[in-house]
Amino acid sequence: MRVYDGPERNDSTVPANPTYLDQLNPRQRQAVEHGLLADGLHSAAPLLVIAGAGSGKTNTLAHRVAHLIVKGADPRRILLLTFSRRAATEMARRVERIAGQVLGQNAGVMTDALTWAGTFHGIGARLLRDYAPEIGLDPAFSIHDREDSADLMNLVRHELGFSTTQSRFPTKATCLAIYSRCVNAETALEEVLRTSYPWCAGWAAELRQLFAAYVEAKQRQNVLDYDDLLLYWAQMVAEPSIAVELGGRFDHVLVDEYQDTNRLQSSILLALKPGGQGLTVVGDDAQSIYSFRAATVRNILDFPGQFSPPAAIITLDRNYRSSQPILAAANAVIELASEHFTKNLWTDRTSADRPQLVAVRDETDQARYVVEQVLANRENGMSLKQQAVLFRTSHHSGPLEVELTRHNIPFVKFGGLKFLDAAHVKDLLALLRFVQNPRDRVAGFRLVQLLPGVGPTSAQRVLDRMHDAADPIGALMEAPSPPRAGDEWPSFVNAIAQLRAGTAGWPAELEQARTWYEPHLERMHDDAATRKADLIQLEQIAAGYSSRERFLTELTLDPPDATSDQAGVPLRDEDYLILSTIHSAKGQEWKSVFVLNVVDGCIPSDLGTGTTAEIEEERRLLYVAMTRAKDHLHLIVPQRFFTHQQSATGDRHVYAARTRFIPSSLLKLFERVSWPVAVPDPATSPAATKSIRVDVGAKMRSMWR
DNA sequence: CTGGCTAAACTTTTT
DNA sequence: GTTTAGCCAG
Repeated sequence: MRVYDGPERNDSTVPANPTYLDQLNPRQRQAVEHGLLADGLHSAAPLLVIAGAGSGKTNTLAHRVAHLIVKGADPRRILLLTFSRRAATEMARRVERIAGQVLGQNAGVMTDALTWAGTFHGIGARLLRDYAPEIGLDPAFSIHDREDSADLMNLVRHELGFSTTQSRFPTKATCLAIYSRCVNAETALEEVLRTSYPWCAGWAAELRQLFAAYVEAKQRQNVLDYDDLLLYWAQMVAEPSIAVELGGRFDHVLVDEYQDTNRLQSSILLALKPGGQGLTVVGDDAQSIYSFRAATVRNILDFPGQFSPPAAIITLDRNYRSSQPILAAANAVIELASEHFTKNLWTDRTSADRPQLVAVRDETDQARYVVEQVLANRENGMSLKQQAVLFRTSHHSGPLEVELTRHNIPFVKFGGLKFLDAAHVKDLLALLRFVQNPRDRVAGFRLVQLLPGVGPTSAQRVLDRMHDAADPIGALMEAPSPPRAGDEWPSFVNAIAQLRAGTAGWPAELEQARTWYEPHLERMHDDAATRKADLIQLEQIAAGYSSRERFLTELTLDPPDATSDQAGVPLRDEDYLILSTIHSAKGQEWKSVFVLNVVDGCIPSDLGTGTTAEIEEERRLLYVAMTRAKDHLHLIVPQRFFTHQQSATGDRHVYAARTRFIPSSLLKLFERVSWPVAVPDPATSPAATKSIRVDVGAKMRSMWR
């Protein structure tokens, strides 16, 4: 057991001031009050808070914001940048509660004025619409999500003739990923290809040409992709007069999860607050798990030195979340990292229960084990909501979802496929987006091809006509019907005209759109009934937004993240189990946590085992998963995996090894369990002792695949 | 020119 | 298991 005698103890005495600060430990309090002890509200020097997992990071940041407001800072002049919209909402809620203790009824008014809280992308979109006229941008721009961006990349790729090259050109998704990395990491194409996409190195010249055409296409169509929201913002503040004005709009800029920001984001911050005045960033280098999105730990490590005098650093290393054995195991995992981290967490939450390392036979047993344990926990009074199942990739939860459904256990899954990715939802949204921005070619291309008898060529023709016209909608009205579109063409043009007129109002207009779309849905899909239900659900979501433009923007920047493809979507107040990718579990905690597939090939992922940097990120991923648990942690290790790849021999299985991040030297920190526990007596169940020599069932199944 | 077909390649994490 | 390029009949 670690003996820690640092200053971060409860028994230290602090001068009594506002009572809401009393619940904080001295270092948290220091972080909250940094630079604000005098009346110098507007001159707070830059601050870096290194906040370990479960160290009360969100709480501390919320207290700092509340404290600023209590001390008289104008909430409309506070910029709070978080990693997700969910985190922003949660932060605002906490700030209100804390400020409420001091300000009473007025707190609501003050915290409602905390209007500049959101993600970099969301705030960027707002600022760009504000400043659009001054930077030569049409404020009616639409925002493409990743799928849309990839589709546009694909259109451009075809136009340039790269889809029919001798050897295969990188796919649209790969092209977009390369482009995105160049932009976000502020790195040259050749360098990105060399370090991250070596197999595409031969295509450098073509890719450069493709990206140039992609950028031109976006501008012609008045669309921005995710990266543009940051890139345009960064370019905007590269103009000194705008930087001064924009930086002057905010007295305090606070950034959460700073370890997961990229260079472009740090450029923006630095341009806004070149001297670091009023700048606070919070993060944990040991929890950096977004480098695939060009996030870099260097942002955190280099932050203090970018100012003179350098930014103050406050480290929060007391963990309030996990029991000591869980923390010991997590610490041991991260200590094996090749680069050393700035802290080691400690706690006084003693417990005799070590985290469990559970060996099960295969993924089916893994699912059964989780169900058994979850139900047992619930019997013991732990609600489903206090438990979570985490996994590396979205599809790892497949067998578990089946098992949960079989047992009627409600669950909500975070991460992975989105509701918005369903083809029919995208179709309907394409219609709205096209009405909003008729130059949006991705939306138009998708939409026009919904008509029977209209394929790529006819669609191109229609869109070309619109593109060349000053009034695209007018051109559409007058365009001749594509040869085989028949009766559908006039009704399509009519629907566009009606929606464009906007007489129905929002959200009634969505119902209008659906009325046009439903016959096409029924023609194209056998399972039209279930898909229709999704569209109704979309209408309910739409009712929560004030206009079409707001709906489309917010939906792109903050897609509903829980998938509800299972029957019986749990209601908000019902009890349900959480299933989540480790990435989506960031910042959250549960009493009991199950981590699936703690084997090499899953953690670390097969695909991420290229460079040592990637391996190290996978290690941090396991660390993040483990530190989500408060009282009970189960790492599950299936011994055997079935592969479902196409192969002449049908299903095969491979033996998996425990993750390399838990070598045998660490085993003493875990309780090792095999499941099922009942070892069959060889005398009474002879079948169990004999291994299967031929899996006849698999062979039969494979005959029909 | 569209749309249905086959063969083959690819398969993570997300604002 | 899904996406994509290419082939071919109508």
